[in-house]
Amino acid sequence: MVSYNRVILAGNLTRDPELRFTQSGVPVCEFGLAVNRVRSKSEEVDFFDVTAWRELGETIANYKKKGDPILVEGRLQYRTWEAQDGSKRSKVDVVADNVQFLGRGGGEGEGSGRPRRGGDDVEFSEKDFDDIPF
Amino acid sequence: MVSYNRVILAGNLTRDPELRFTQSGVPVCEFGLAVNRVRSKSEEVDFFDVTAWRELGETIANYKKKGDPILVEGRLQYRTWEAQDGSKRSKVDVVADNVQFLGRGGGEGEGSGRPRRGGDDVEFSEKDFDDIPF
Amino acid sequence: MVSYNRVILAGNLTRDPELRFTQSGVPVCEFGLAVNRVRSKSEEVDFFDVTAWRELGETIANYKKKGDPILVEGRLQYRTWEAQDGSKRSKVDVVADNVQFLGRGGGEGEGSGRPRRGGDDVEFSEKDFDDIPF
Amino acid sequence: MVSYNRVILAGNLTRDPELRFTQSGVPVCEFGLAVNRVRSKSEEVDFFDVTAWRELGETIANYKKKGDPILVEGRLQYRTWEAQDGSKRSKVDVVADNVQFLGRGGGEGEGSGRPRRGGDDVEFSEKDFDDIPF
DNA sequence: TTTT
DNA sequence: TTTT
Repeated sequence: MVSYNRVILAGNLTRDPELRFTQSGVPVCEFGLAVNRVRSKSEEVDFFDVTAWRELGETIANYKKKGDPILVEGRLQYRTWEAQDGSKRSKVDVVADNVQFLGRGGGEGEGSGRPRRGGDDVEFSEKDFDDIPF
Repeated sequence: MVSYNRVILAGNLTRDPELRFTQSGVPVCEFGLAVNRVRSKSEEVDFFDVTAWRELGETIANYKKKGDPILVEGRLQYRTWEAQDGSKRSKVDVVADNVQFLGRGGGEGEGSGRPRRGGDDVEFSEKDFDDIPF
Repeated sequence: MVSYNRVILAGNLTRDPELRFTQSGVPVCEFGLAVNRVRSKSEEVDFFDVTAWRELGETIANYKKKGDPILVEGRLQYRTWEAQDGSKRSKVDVVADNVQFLGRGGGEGEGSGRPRRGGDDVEFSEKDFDDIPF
Repeated sequence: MVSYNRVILAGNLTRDPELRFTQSGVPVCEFGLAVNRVRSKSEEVDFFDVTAWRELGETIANYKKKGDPILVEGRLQYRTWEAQDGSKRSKVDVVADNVQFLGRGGGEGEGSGRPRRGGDDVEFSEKDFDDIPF
């Protein structure tokens, strides 16, 4: 059977990314993403929860904060749990497997003290690619 | 600011599509989509709700039914409402703006008497393209 | 058989869009797109030719110019022709079916005097996110 | 500046995948992909060249052959070279970074020994995946 | 609520 | 032929 699951979102962090670790020490980063509806005169926004694992999660936690624009590629995830009142609940969120930092145009509100990425986004060792001719 | 919102899913309908109409007569089709997680030995599945409007919705309602495979392109939508107990609830679903019917190989369950394939790739006059050299 | 063909590119126009018309008067807009390779220390760039039809093509021709950033969604197209020396040649380009104008941060180079798309796109104020409740 | 480059294609291999190695021993797999144009009454097909590196390339080379359906996710790549007559040439192809094997279609000319599927598309035997490590 |  |  054909199965495919791909999401691409660009928007802004609604809160500072939160970095936690699983019991076995795997980093998990969670953040909210606000995506404005283009082609909509109304001021509508869609809000999503995003999870990023491992190095990707750490990078986001280290460099991004509330308000920052980001492009997220990943898959949609359906999750279920039992609410405190015993009722079943479910939720659809996004698991990122790729991210691109989008620069902030002006950046006046950008609190410094943290490494600032000047609009481009490079972090990630090129060494593995040394002998690849393109 | 960059905003982007794109989802591509392929899976199977979890129920027959339901076609309704808004007060002003606009067709709205809703169905469930099950997408199996590839790369997962475990039997995991993600479930999504999909909405398709107008002709697209009508086509789906006319040609697809529970179990049928389908590829859906669209956008993620965030919705909020108030539950009966007064609590706030929210939900993420998919609004389709393009669909591709995936065939069923054997097709034993495929009720015949209905047009098979070809229904989905018609809407759109080739005539405008007559003088386009490619 | 499953067929699917989707491209999403964001980059900058390498030249002013060129608007032409078919014999039957259908607008066709063509432009070049430069997409910088992220994750590449080297100054590498991919160049593509993009075609947009009808209103979409007209909108691009009216509002965009060399250097402007743009996001293009569409499909890959393979074309063949015979070169002047009789040899066969082929080419892969992009047919846009959706476009999003990306704002220029500062906008100093933004020649004003042209309509700047007010509603359906681009730059929005980060301030709207200040009071997002999560 | 925003840069983004994503392609998703589903179609059939036009030739057996060819596996080679760089000087430093990195596997590179190349194959052709034919993607039928949906929504086109005419029998049109787009042809693309695809490259897959490392384990991904090896897996494709080991499991796929001419005629097999495949879904390819990756990026578009622009390449230039000098033709034998000294003229500049360029080409756009696809670098895969993710692949999903789709089931085998009719396959009349297909050497059996492998599970054959009854219909004209889609469903593929899960069994083929039993020893594929993802 | 769940599909192959 | 090439953009930031």
